[in-house]
Amino acid sequence: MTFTPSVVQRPQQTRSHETMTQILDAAARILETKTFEELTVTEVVRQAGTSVGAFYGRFKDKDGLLQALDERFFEELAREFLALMLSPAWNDASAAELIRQVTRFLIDIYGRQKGLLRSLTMKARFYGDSQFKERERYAWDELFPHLESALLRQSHRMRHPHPALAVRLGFQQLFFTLREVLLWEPLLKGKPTYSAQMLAAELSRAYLAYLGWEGD
Amino acid sequence: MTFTPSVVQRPQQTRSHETMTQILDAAARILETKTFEELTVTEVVRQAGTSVGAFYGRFKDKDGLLQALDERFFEELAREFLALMLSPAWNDASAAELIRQVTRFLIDIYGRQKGLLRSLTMKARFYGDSQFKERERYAWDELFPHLESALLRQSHRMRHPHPALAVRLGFQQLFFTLREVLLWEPLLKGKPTYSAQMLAAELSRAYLAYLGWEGD
DNA sequence: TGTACATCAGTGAACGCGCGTTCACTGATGTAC
DNA sequence: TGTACATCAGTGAACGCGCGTTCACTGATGTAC
Repeated sequence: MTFTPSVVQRPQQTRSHETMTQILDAAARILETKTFEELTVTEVVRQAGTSVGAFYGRFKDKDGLLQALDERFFEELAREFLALMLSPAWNDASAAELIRQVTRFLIDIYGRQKGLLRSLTMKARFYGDSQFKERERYAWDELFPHLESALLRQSHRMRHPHPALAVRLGFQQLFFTLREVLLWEPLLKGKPTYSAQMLAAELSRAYLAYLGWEGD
Repeated sequence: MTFTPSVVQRPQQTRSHETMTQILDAAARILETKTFEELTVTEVVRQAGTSVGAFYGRFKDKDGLLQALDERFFEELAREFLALMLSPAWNDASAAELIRQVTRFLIDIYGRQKGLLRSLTMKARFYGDSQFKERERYAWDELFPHLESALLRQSHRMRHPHPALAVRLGFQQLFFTLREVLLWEPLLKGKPTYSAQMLAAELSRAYLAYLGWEGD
């Protein structure tokens, strides 16, 4: 997977590397309360304690900023996800246990950085040919199969007539719901929301029920 | 529920009523391929065969256009949904049947007007204090309880330890998933997607399984 | 049935604001000899 | 160890484009008597 660079030039000196980090952090902070369209370059650099020129010395344009944030988040996600999948405890865990672990992991990572993920999700949705979409697709194609195959190895204990389908659609249901609830529900006022723990328990339960899982 | 008007003045003559409809239709058409931010007033009036001035004679501002589209859609949704809920066949239907019917209904209505719904969903998400959000909340508070109570009347046939919770969260899972799949998946290229029929069948099955429904 | 007037409806050029981006310039850091 | 030069990094005022909105004006429809 090769992506066209979002940065004009990789930082050469510690100084510029720090500037870049400060810009990214400031942007992420602003995105907690604003959309990416509402965020202005001027505001970012002001909060980052730097200047517009410094910004364009690092990023191709405003979109390059979100690209860089996307890269940073994606690398973290992939690293942690693979660590979970390749951990020793993974091999001899039951489907129920696998699902509970992955659900907790996703809720955890989506619970942090909500603002950024709101913007990234939206970008990836509307601009199907963008780098954002590419990275999302990559995540799906490279990461989900690990879980998929681990679950399908236990498909003889599932009553669903088409386990391959259920494993896939069930995961999507789980993921879409947790993303929706975690990213957007906090914006509602006065609605009863779900605790992270309860959400993890219920989404896992729903997934297993859909698979027709026989067991614990 | 009273909403501040999205239109400057209700059309008084047939002529202006037609102009308004043409503007709304043109906008809906444009929203099939663009975001609401990408849509320009000039483009809308050009496609509607009218002028910028005519536009501002009807709508308070650009946002008023989306408001009006929201109203129009919402009224249609509420009318059809209540018709379904209050139909004679509704009373003696099993939970399984109720769920299948509602699912089919939702998939049907969300399958039409995708573009508009993409924009409405996004507006409602980000602007929690807007009329868009209000209408969404109203839909939830006024329409969902009909289904909820119908299902809970049969809770003795559900194995989930907390039927009230499961009825609610399960419906959200169903709804979020179908909205996500119907509105956004078409933008992906080369991904296997689901047919409306299969989606309805599987989402219903998943909901029932989560409830721990005993029966057909 | 006709006339006068009020209101409704529509037109499109011009305005102006916000914000992304450029650019001429200054200062800091690294490197060759 | 010092000097000269190249490159990296940063500054912020100024520019300019796009697009929502206004407004002075023309035409259409309705109503009073």
